[in-house]
Amino acid sequence: MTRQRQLIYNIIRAAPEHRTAEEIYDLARSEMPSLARGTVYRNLGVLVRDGRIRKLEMADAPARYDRERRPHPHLVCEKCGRVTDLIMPEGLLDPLTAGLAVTGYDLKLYHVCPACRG
Amino acid sequence: MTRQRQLIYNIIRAAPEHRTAEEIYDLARSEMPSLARGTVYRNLGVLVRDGRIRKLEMADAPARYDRERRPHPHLVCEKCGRVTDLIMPEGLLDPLTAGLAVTGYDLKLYHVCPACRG
DNA sequence: TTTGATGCAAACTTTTTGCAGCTAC
DNA sequence: GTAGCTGCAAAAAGTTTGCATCAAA
Repeated sequence: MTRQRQLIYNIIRAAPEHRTAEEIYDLARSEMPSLARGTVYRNLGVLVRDGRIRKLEMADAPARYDRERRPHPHLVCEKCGRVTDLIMPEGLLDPLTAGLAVTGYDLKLYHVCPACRG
Repeated sequence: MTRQRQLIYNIIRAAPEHRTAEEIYDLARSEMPSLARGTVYRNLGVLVRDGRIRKLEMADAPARYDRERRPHPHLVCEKCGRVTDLIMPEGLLDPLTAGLAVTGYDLKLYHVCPACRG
């Protein structure tokens, strides 16, 4: 755990936001200006591989990172891209996964957030 | 509807495969070698905007295109990326969407397809 | 002390775009 | 005839990587 990795990890753990690599890079650089963008991407990769954070692939937008490691659905604003966590009701997907050897899921619900509704 | 657009649309409609832009480009070029990659992307964009096909954003991989326009879940192979359509059981997501003004969803189930299981 | 991480910069992949000429309607 | 489309090529956006140096265990 280098200072860089620790810093990036702390930024993600500190808030429920689902930030992009670029946002994390900017935040991290305000604390460690010498930090390289490549280091951010490399460490995000490591943290995801180690299961400490989760990567969220977004439609037509850069990926976002989630401090919550347990699988859960997301609510995504169509306009601004803001993401919030949802709670998965027990057994919700069972009718779909029956008979399939499903290893994971990705469920996004889209809406327009209050801020974007204006 | 130019010949190029028609060709691209036909390729998508002809098979249940969920192809990438590059695959569509290659297939189209075997019939119209002068076709430009930019034209493929532009027309895929138009066809999606017109609601004739659907764009599927994939994790760490190029987008794929789906001839089926009605919303439905997808089963995605973690190894090869192959995508197949699933049928959404009536009201499955209701417990999640209750109270939210949800405009759409994206549901992917991951597995390892028979071919990749070897 | 040595394994792995860093900063930098260049490269890569996927997708978008500006432009001059062409085509479907 | 003209609005919209094409091919081409360059550029954008997001991410990855090679390399020489540096730092953590």
